[in-house]
Amino acid sequence: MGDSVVTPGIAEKALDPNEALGPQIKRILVQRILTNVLRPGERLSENELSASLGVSRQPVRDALIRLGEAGLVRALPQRGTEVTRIDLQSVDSGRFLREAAELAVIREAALRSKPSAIKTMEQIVSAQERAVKQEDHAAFLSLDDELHFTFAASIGHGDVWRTLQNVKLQMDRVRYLSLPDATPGKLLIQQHKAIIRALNARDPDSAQTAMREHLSELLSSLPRLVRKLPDYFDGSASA
Amino acid sequence: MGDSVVTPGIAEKALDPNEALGPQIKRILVQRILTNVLRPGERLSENELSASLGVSRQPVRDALIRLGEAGLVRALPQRGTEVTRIDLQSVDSGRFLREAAELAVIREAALRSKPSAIKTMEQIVSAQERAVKQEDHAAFLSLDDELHFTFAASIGHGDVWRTLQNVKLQMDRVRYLSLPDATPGKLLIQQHKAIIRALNARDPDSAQTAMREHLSELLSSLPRLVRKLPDYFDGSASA
DNA sequence: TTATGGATACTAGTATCCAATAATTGCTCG
DNA sequence: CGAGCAATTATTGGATACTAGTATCCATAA
Repeated sequence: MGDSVVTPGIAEKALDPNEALGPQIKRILVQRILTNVLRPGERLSENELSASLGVSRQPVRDALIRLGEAGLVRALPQRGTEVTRIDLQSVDSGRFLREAAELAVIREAALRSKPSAIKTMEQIVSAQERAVKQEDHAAFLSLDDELHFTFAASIGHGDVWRTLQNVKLQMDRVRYLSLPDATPGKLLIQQHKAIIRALNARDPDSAQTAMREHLSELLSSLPRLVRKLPDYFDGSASA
Repeated sequence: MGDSVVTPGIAEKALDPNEALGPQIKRILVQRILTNVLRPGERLSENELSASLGVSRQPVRDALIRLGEAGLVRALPQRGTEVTRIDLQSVDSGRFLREAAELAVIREAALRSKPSAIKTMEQIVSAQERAVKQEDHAAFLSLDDELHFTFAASIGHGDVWRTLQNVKLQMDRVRYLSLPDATPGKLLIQQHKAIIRALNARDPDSAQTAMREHLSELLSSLPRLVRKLPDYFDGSASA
């Protein structure tokens, strides 16, 4: 059963003693959860983690608290801390919220983003084309984040994208699972180009239309995944 | 001088040893920050807090980590933990995000919320009228939350409102500060009624218009506050 | 006025405890 | 052979005491 769904590729850097350990460990665990090295339902032990990371329990607890606030993990008293299953309800609400936010952002951006910001966007998309050619999934996804952040930043609301991060984490879990049969990068790039074209044309309506179409792609493979990996999900129509 | 801007009114319940202490302490500190018992820039000491609450440092650190994730507090290495000043930039981005979300919610609600949900909304507004008569600010604000949650819940996206909580915390800080010269409750209630009227009429456009007008009221006193209490804010045009 | 040095206070992290409880294991008894 | 019970183990939540490193404040001296 070779369903190791993931292309890790992300190096695990050693811990930097000059930076607080808690946030560093959080990032490591976020990576492991997103890439399904740690799978939904799996149980984590504070002692095990602290031993394997070579730190005490304290910073591990710090990290687990943060993960709990982000909804990636849940503490079960006297039993352990388990990786949450992907809650379909909150994925859907996340999609709703993100769509509302991004549509509002892109409308504003069409009205008043500066040409220099649009230039940046075009460069990011070019970089994405290179990433697709080299089949570098990780780089592609990270550029995708950067592009959407730039949309928000171009109207002075980078903070909006930042506060959507926790919401996006849940969507990203789905996204990493779908990497094998994801929407082809070429199509996503075309959609990005369509959005930027609308910005250049200062046409808010078609910018929104293009964005809406783009976002509808993001979770397109979700139903297939739920059928293939029911144990990873929660709140599905399992009845 | 006598700028204790607050009507506390919120009893501080004793700690319940059957529930994890960290989240409880977080709630207590959130209340103190929102009500300006703890003021922006003020420094918290883990030792002091643990002594005054009668617990060890561990659950206090737990609470401070959570507050840090919510952006209400910032750890200064080797110095202390300070209550963040209210960042005008993130308040504005919060407003933007919330407006985008609530406009999308209310449009959907006009299209497909169930009559029973609308009934609930009407009851909440009635309760608000009673709260205004009794000048019970705390109850009014809490009913306000409940109403907006019900808007989202009526289209099955209660989670949206839940994920907006952290954003709303920053806006709430402003809100509590403005209690003295806030928008009169009667006006807010009229706006609520206008929104619900539009839902009953299944008219998404006027629902959105009414909501937009309502939300624009929320931060109306912000500029005045920034002038009166510049120390509480960050990123203002102080130059 | 400026610099220096010391006292102080603070978080970050480590290392051990203890308490309560869920899960598991193994034993006993029918 | 199976059911029920008791002991064991592993877990988080919490408490306590300690070290390290650093920022801050203040008095004193040049």
